[in-house]
Amino acid sequence: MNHPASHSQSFTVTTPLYYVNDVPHIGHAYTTMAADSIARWHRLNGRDVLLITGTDEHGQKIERTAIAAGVNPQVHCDRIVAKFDSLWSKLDIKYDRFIRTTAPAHRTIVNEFFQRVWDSGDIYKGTQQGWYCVACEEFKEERDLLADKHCPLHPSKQVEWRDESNYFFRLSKYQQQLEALYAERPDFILPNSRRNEVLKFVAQGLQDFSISRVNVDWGIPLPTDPDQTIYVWFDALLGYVTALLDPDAQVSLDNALHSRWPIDLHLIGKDILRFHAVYWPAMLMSAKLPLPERVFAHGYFTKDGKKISKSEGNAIDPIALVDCYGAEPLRYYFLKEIEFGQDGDFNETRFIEIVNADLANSLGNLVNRTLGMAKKYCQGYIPNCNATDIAADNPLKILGRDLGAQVDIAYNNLAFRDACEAILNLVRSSNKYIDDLAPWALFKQDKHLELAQVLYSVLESARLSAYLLSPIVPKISTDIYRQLGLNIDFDLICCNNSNDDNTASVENWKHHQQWGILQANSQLGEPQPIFTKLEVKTAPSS
RNA sequence: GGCUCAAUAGCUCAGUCGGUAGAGUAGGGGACUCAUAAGCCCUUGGUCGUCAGUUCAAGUCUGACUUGAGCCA
Repeated sequence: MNHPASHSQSFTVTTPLYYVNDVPHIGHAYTTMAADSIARWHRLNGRDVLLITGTDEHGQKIERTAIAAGVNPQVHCDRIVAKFDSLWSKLDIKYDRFIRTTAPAHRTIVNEFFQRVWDSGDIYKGTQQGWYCVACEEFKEERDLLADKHCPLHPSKQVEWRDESNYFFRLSKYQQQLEALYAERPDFILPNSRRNEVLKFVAQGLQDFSISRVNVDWGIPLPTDPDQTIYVWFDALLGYVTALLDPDAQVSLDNALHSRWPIDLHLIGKDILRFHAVYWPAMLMSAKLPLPERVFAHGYFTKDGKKISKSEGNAIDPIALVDCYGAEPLRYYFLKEIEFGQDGDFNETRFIEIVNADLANSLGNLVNRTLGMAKKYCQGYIPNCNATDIAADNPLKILGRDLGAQVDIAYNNLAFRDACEAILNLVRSSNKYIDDLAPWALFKQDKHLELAQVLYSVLESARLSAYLLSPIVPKISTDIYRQLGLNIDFDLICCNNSNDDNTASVENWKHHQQWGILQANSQLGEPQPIFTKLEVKTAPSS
């Protein structure tokens, strides 16, 4: 209804282009897992999906980090990029495009875009004086600084005095248009609390911002003044456009924008909201381009209730976590247990409790016990009945009938928690249904017809649950499908779907959202635990 | 200092249009046996952050305050 993206046939979603100053942290992993899951859901629905991620590689901070490490900036970037890419692979992220802002094509796109903004008369030369934090890549107000001119966000770093002749973007010109945008499209910035922040910020009055830097060699030279380089944010946001270029297409802004622009969803962390919700739409207005559909900013994490900070040494290392526990439990915990859009906490004990309770005990055991009964009582085949044989008042049939639509709404709202809860409700009801109907007793009483219907209802509910959870735990879902005798690999569905010849087969999976598609008398696989319980592997911090 | 959001069971959270609180998980007990000691049933936990106000009636509406998170380029 108010989610146009869910009704069109293509869907383009981005993660931020991560700044390669340092190795990936948990926030990077979180955004990317969410983006991957939402992309997978749209692919299941037969849409032509493009998941864009990548890295932002320019700027003085990176230049200095590289120098400190004694390497060329490009070498430094290559090293960090390899770590990101390796993490995405470990987390089972199926991205379609990985854009690096040092890619040659990107420079062309930035130049063309700059020219458009220039032609609109929105770039002028001015002077900027003030305290500059290299770590933030921003000017700071003196009143905001800590003692001894340290940056409030980077207490270990001193700010530097700058007196520069820079080029500015006329952001102030777009204040009214931006306010009109927020008013006309209340969904443009989500969640609402973030939207309010932006509204207040803009209402204060917008100042033009500098889009170039002098004395920064690691960047894209300004087309109109090669002594300066383009400010990293102006550069980085355009990475979303460059990423749209087909690999074999001629590099031009028109070609990049030709088929998929505008982006349906920018997923970001709340730290970079202003750039995406204010600067970016204004830049696009200036270039006379359509605006993205939606910007969604999620929250941050605490560890065991405490703020994560380097000085505390309590950072969550996503690489260590995924090496220790694997991708599926992490994907599940972060998307199911943390309210998307709000801040959340990571606590290892709780993580293990939740994942064991839901994936092993509720879902895993449901599949295992039902397949065990099918093997014993039905010789390892799906019972000889189908959905139309099941009474209309069967509780699982009733729940299953609406679940697909319910979960679709949740995914479209990025309400991963709601999606999981709705699915778990079917799982729990299935466990209860088994206990209520006691198939083992029906078997002893030779009530084979009733037994068949009970087992069919439960098998089908397990199948539907696996399908609907597949954007979050694709390997577990694939395993459940395999044990149900269905040869569908959810990782494969979510790859290469942009091939035209594959679109038809993708479309075929959509009917799996309905309850009642298991075929009578087809052979089931061998029952095996789909999820082995986790044990605490590191001592919980006290 | 200005502003935004939040505060409900040990933990994570629901709670619609005001009608004296719910789920999951954790803890305790029970019956059962198909199953990964799992699932199912019962159960212990709450002055709904504090104080006022409006109302026949406030977790819900209003004001102030406290605490936490965040925004103020």
